[in-house]
Amino acid sequence: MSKLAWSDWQPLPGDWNPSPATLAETLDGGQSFRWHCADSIWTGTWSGCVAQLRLDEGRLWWRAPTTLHLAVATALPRYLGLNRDWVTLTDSLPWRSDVHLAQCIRSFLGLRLLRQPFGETLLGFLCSATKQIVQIKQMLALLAERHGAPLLSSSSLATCHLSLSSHRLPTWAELAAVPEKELRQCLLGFRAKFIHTSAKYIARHPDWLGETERLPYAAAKARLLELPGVGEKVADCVLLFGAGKLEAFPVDTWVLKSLARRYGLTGWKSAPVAHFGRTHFGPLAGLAQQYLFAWERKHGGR
DNA sequence: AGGCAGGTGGCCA
DNA sequence: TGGCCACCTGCC
Repeated sequence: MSKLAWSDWQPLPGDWNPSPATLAETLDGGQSFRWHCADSIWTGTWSGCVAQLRLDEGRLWWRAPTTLHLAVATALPRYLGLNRDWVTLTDSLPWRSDVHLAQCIRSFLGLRLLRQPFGETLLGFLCSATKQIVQIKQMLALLAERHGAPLLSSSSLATCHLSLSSHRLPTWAELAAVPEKELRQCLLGFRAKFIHTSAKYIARHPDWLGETERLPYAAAKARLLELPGVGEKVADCVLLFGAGKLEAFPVDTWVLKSLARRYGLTGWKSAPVAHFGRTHFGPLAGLAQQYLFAWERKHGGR
């Protein structure tokens, strides 16, 4: 057991400089359900990685358990989307002709889209139907705790003071071996059947997830829609947050409210709203969606 | 205390 | 196609 449980804090490469609120919105605003904050330090888990982020001295710092440091150093930039030019991407949204979008962007300057592991993103959003973020986080924490592999040896675990997120999420292969009843006991409710059936399906088709992730947007979405429990909204979330497809435009209740109130689409259903979004916001509609979503969540009832 | 929650699928006209 | 409703169950 090493004496130093965590590596030293290191500056995050790149020029991402979010406000505390924008950092929180990015990590814990509904894209990912595997980050939590304590004493101004964010701890997050994905694949076999654990990382901490801290905003200090006007910049972002990261560290990882020493045993995982190398893996996290490689994976973190991709996970946080540091390899994409978000300033240029955001600038190419139609904010010049859309005052509401401009306002959303201004108040969440630095908002990012994560690039999470595809399979984990699918699992997260299969849990998300009619659930709030806190509850989704609970479901995933239980799934990880009971059915996922430990991330660290028990000794490093103790010195890292990781009470939560001590296990990674189960892989789809692992999920296929879990009886539906045990899934239900992870607070999944009716979502357990969807996850169970999807897991069996994925287990029957080797590299189905990998192939789907590599497909262009439309083809990938068509394949995701074959899974039980995956509809338009979930498929778009998985492709936006887990495959980097910025044309995906998930329409949930927040986006529905946003477009109803700010764009006059009162009474519109999800499908026409999605069509409106794609044509109005263009090929980066998913990025625009994230700004609208963040704004609507914050300013909810007004 | 009980309705509601970041959807989906199935059934009906 | 379009509208409705059951589905689980813990939280606010």
